[in-house]
Amino acid sequence: MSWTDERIATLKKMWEGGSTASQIADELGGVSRNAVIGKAHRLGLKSRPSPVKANEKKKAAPAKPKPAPKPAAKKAAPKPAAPKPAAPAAPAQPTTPPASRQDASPSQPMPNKNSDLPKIVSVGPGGFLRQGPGDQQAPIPPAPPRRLVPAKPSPEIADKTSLLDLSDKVCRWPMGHPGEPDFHFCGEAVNPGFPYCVEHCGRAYQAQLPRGARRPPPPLPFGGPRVR
DNA sequence: CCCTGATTCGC
DNA sequence: GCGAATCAGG
Repeated sequence: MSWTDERIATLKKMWEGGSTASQIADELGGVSRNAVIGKAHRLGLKSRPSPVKANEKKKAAPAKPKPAPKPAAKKAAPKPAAPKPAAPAAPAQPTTPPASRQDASPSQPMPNKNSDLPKIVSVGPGGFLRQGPGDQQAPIPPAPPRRLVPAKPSPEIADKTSLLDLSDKVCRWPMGHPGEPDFHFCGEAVNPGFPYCVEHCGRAYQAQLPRGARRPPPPLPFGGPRVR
């Protein structure tokens, strides 16, 4: 099974919607939970409340040698030892960031603790120049003069809210299962501040019962096993 | 045990 | 890029 655009879109929606990797994998079908997680990370979306990383300290991070004495897989492992060069512990000149190889990570704006440089210019992933906060220059993305015609994937869901119709204004509650011909979303006006309409908020936000005390199959989005 | 997500690493 | 194996916490 390959990651088509639709499957990726579904993955994103469900991941951001709070579905677990297992649920997503179940809905997509043909992929494992691990595949979903791996793909999600490769897509850049990560860091959702994970049981293993529940708490995070804001204090100064203690030295983490990262032992990771990971024995290679039980398959062929001709890898007795591959010591990685540890990062330099004490840079003598912390105030000399080479502007030519700035970190290109778009998700972590680097705090400018360097008062020497009038501005920071770095190169983004696509080769574009990243601007500082003060820089004013709006390369306004040209509005595509395209006229998209196919607004009707199929008559089946002609007047229903499809995955692509989702916005902050409409209820994202899924109706049916992704991949099925009539899969769509509620599309009602949202309960302000929530991703769902009032009715579905009532379904989405319920008091969490203790794990052992769950009786009715939770009518959560994408929740139950596929029913046909 | 079950669940969860994170990470690694051979493919 | 993909995902099974593995890790690690709840």
